[in-house]
Amino acid sequence: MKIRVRFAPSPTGPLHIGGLRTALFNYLYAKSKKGSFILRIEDTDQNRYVEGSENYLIKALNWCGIEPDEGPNTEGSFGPYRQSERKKIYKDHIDKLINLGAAYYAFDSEDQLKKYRQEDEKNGKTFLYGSQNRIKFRNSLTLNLVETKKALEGDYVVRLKVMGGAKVNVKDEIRGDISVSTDLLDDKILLKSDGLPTYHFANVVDDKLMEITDVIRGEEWLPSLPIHKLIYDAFNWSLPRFMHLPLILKPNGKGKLSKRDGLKDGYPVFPLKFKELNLGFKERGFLSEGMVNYLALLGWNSGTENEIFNLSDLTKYFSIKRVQKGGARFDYEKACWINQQHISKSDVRTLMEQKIVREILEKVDEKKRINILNLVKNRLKTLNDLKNEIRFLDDPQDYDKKSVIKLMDKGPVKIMDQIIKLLNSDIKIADMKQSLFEWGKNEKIPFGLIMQTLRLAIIGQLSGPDLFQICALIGKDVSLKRVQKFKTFCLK
RNA sequence: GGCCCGUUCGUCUAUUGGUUAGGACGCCAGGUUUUCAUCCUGGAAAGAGGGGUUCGAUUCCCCUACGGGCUACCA
Repeated sequence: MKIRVRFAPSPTGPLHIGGLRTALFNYLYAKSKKGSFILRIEDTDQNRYVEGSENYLIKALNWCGIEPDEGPNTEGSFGPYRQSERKKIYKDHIDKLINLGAAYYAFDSEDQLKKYRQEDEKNGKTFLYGSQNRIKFRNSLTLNLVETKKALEGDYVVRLKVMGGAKVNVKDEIRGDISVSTDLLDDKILLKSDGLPTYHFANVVDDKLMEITDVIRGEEWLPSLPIHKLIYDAFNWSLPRFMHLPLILKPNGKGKLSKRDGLKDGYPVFPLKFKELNLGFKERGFLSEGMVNYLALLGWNSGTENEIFNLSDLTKYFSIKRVQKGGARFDYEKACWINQQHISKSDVRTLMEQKIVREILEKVDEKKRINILNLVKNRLKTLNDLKNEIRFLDDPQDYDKKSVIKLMDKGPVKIMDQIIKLLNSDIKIADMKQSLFEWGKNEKIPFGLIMQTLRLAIIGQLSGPDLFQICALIGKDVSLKRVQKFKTFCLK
């Protein structure tokens, strides 16, 4: 049977990396088994709907190279792929369940339920609307036919009728068998009073109708797996396989990573910027391969010692057996390192296509762009670092004080005079290193000192890319000018 | 509180009864005739605790602790 998986986000804002990681694992699982990856929009909660989310979602997946085989924007024979467009389907299935006696109408108002809940809480109990106490409430099991018919004219919900006194056994492919008593299970609401289904119901119906073979989702769904199993059973449907992914945790502190954490600590938590929320990996200078690679490593490993993979490598190596059980803490430092590896491996021409790179190099002489990128690309953790790395193109505005003080007693002027002499001769920059090295040997001046002097003169600080390549890029004239300027600075 | 899931270096992880417990990020120290946020070499750094089972437990079982999730007419 052909593997079919789905990624089913809600359009409630930008996709955060936890969700994206779920999408990625679904995709990798499907593609590693030559299956289909389906995108389904779970927009059954109109209160939480955020304009632009769906568009964002598709753009984000696209940036990552995760292309749905079926979805709202991609033809497929199992549509519609937006739950809001499937109302009729849910209604039909609800009716079926009611006729089967597996579900019933309930008429208790939200406020009433809230009161019961609060009361129980006060007494240290857990409120449950289930097999033990459903006869205490207003529903089609307690009301007679006439009363029910009348009540149906107002607001109502449909609840699952959970049989008490039994055990539900479910299986998670990552965690193994789990068993729960039905006495602890809620008669979950399947259909809300607005006529739309809840997640639990829509999810099961759609997964069945869309012939989903494997459900891969976040661990937060594990507690409701028994409810889902009961719904499948009520329809007498066979179950797909289930795999619950460990959560992505905050870098420090407690709990799962949330949108707020990024805001607070200043690291990205979304693939792309969303409206005024500037917390996108892309905008922070990540290559999509870098982000995807890091995300894949959160809760999964290849079984080899390699950690650098692109999407197609990941597809090749992916195995659900190597998915971790425990939550993984988000580590921005490591994400940056992975990104650096990808940048460093990238062809400069590919790098040049990145918007950030184009913008930073906008004012740079076109002929020099490739050389500059080649010189600094393996130093970039993010593409935005390029801004700092190309500062050598401008004359230094000041000189690093500590370094200058250290240098002063060591006779920098004599060194600069020699450099100036060389720059005024017709020696090639490529040969200067050797020449200076030999001169230093004769004069008993350590080569390190020569280089420090030159570096301070050229870029004003002690760290940066290869000096002679910098000189070659800015040219002999500019180099000369900078050394002379530093010399007068030292003489003052 | 109840239910469920989890627990190997600071972090991500390898190991599926016998290993000097391996790798990666980060950190520290060296090296690459200069710099470096590159590269190379080296170093510090871990099986939550207690009981079992076993000739032998990080690995299997139980308890405790800790962490996390769920407990909505949200997903």
